[in-house]
Amino acid sequence: ESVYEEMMKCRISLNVYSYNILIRGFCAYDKMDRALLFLDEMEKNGCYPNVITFNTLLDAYCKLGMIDKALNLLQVMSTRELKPNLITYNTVINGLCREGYMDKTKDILVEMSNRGMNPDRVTYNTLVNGYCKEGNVHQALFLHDEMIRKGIPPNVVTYTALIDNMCKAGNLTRAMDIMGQMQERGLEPNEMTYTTLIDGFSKQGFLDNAFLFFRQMVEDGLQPSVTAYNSLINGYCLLGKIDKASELLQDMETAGLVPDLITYSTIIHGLCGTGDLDKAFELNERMVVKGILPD
RNA sequence: CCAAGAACUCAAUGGC
Repeated sequence: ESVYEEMMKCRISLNVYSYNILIRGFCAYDKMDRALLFLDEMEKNGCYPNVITFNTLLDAYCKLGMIDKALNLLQVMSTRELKPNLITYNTVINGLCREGYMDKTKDILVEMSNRGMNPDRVTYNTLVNGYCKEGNVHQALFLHDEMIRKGIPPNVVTYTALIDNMCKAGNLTRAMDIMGQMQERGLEPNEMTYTTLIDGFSKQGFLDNAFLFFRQMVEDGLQPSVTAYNSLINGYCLLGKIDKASELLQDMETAGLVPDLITYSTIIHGLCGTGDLDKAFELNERMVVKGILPD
């Protein structure tokens, strides 16, 4: 913001790119009001918002769960003769999926088709994930098949969404099945795929398997992320093996990762579960010292 | 003056 003021003072005029970046910044901090202010500002300065500007705002509304605002904005776009593109529609579809309005996505798909736009891989992945979250595995798998039929082969994102769904449904065998299908198609699990599996097996108490995935990930040359560690830590905590969890906390720091709020609260919660309240407070202290505030 | 680069969408983790 201060840089912006500075630039205004120096009469440096911003272009659409810089405005878009600014707007995105405010959106990321849930400052929609500020973001919209810049939308006005840019127009006053004779800089016209483009599709990307609107896509950014649309996505922000969707992520905040304000799908109605997003749909309104979509209307505004057409009154301004700004043509929505595929990303616009993908963004809105994802917003609808997040809110569980799967039936509404069909309207958007029709509108897309009326405008001569075909769903791409992101559209499909968004829908596959949406149906998975709704518990409609059937439709998710149907779309997966349709992707292949239409020559838009599923990618690792598609499969990770499906694997996650199987894991969360408690069907680990099925999850591994999907993983096998993926590899048959020449796709290799990435960091997120492994994390999904680690989380799935951890939650069912199969820590040995979870740890194997963890090792496999490293063998594949992938660096386990904070999320991967967190998933495994959670698994050990669920079994009351807080010592194991604490070891992993050390490991991640050794690996140069910065444990986050989730890491600490998972272990603190675990310590509370085993009645080690003083250790829990102690860890909370350590966390605060590291500059992470409890929420 | 020319060229290059820079902005938007999909999958994973704890508690409440």
